[in-house]
Amino acid sequence: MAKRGDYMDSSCDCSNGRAPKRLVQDCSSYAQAHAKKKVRISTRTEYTYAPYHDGYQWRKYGQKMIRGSTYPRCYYRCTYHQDHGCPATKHVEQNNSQDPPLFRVIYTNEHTCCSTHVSDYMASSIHIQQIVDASLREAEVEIPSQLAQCFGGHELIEEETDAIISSLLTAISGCDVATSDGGQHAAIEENTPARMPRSRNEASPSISPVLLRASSDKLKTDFIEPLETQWFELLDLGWFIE
DNA sequence: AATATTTGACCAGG
DNA sequence: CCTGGTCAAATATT
Repeated sequence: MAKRGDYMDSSCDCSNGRAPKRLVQDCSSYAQAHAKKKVRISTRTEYTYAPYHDGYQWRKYGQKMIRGSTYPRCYYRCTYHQDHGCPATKHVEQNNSQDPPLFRVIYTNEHTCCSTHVSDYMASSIHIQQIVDASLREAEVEIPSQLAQCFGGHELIEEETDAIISSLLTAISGCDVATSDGGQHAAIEENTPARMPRSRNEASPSISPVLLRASSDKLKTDFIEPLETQWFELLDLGWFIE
């Protein structure tokens, strides 16, 4: 989203500790065009249990209570905003008080940086793991039988199978599912990776994205769709699927 | 010391 | 004037 101002000049007078803001008006063509509504800013909305692990690195720059909303809205921009001028931003807002809580994430602008987005393969694995996480939280389900139904009539390549099995084992082992506080007090702060070391964030996200798209975005891989659909149907979460 | 988050203030648009 | 989005000093963490 086009910003109204820009970082102030470092040479300005900051004598009282709080410098005057917006001394420099952003005169980029982008901002001007946006101001005149000539540029259509690309946005998309997703619903996810884990809004902070979407494969990109984000930096929080604000939080606001939104009128009529129970939960605050957090504002993030790409970590590489300054380095590479990446315009991508997102707003994260908790959508309900369920366990796990569902978040609405509004992405604005595409990444132009060389951010470390996870590969489709990784995303698929993460995606499945998250589905399992959510499933186990919702109800005690019999994983093997559910899985068998999910894959009925759908052939998987070896890598896909490995990814699924790996994800399921990780989830079933409880190391990820048990990371919450029991879910009694789900709040947006508890899901914020504040101070989370980057290495941990990249290596093994304990809470991974479930892409419950509100838009028409394509799934990352072909084999996810039947899996996702059947999981949510089986778990009586079909209302998630639009 | 470097980097990231918090949070109150600022600004523009409606 | 109200609201949402952003800034940036203060603060926390590594």
